[in-house]
Amino acid sequence: MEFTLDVQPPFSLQSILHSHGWIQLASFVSDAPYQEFNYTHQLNNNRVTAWHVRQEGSALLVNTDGQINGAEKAEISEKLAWMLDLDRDLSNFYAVAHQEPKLAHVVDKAAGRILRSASFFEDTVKTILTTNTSWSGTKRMVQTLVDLYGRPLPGDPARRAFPTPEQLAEVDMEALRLQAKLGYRAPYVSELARRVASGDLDLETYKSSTLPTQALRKELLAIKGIGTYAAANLLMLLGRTDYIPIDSYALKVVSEEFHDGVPVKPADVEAAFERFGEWKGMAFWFWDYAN
DNA sequence: GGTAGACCTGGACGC
DNA sequence: GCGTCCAGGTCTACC
Repeated sequence: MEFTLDVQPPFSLQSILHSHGWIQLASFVSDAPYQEFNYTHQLNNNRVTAWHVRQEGSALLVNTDGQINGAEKAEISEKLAWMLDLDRDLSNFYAVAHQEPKLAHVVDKAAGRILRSASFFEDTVKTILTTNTSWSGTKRMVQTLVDLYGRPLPGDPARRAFPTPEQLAEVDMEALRLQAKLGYRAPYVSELARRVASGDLDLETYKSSTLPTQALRKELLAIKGIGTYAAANLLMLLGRTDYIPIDSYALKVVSEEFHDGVPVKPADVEAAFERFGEWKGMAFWFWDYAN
């Protein structure tokens, strides 16, 4: 079944898919140069569906496998709007970016929206799996979680949805450690899944939270496995752009960009983008680094 | 509040 | 093929 979603220009699906590495993680499937994508997802009624999304002019064309009913279409539309950051007003950021040559490309490419997964639970697990490992390790761990515990797409069992909190909560922690090879991250993911599945923690409310960023950050830091880098990364995914996710990559690029390759500390990364205020994280994220 | 060490895996490297 | 070293954030214990 095919339907369309209207988008407000400036808009570029390709720029969203290039916004960070999420497009390379299951259950996204897309090939470079990332102009369209497939996503497999378990809906609220537990039906597993696959979506193919591409842009045509100022509209997004969505194709689902098989027929969907009205409620399913509404859920898919709502989730795609979240995933593609469709409701984001970037005019103030563009005004700032227009004045900075290293950010001018953002305006030219209609960039600035950041790709998300359908649920904040999925993004939180994925963020935990980016910590203290290589990117190839992150991709492997996410793919393994999907392959082992995600529900398959009817008619194509090779395609699976990212497991729900309830499905992951049922998995033995040692299986997460040894079969999924999450290593020491296994208890973090297990505890998170159990808390969400039991209702102790409602991560999805963070999407529309009115808490000040600092208070929201405090709540994220209270989750086991989420430290300063991961919290800042999640805040960016929530549209809160005043913290910088400082990891070894950030230290490297800021060292090369602003300090002639001399090693820097987190405070130096903050200082480099301090002048962008509420857009500090966006300026760091979309900066046109020389190398 | 700041710091050291442990955690786990894959990849690079030397033999 | 095997062993060693290193990179990558967070947590905990300790000062």
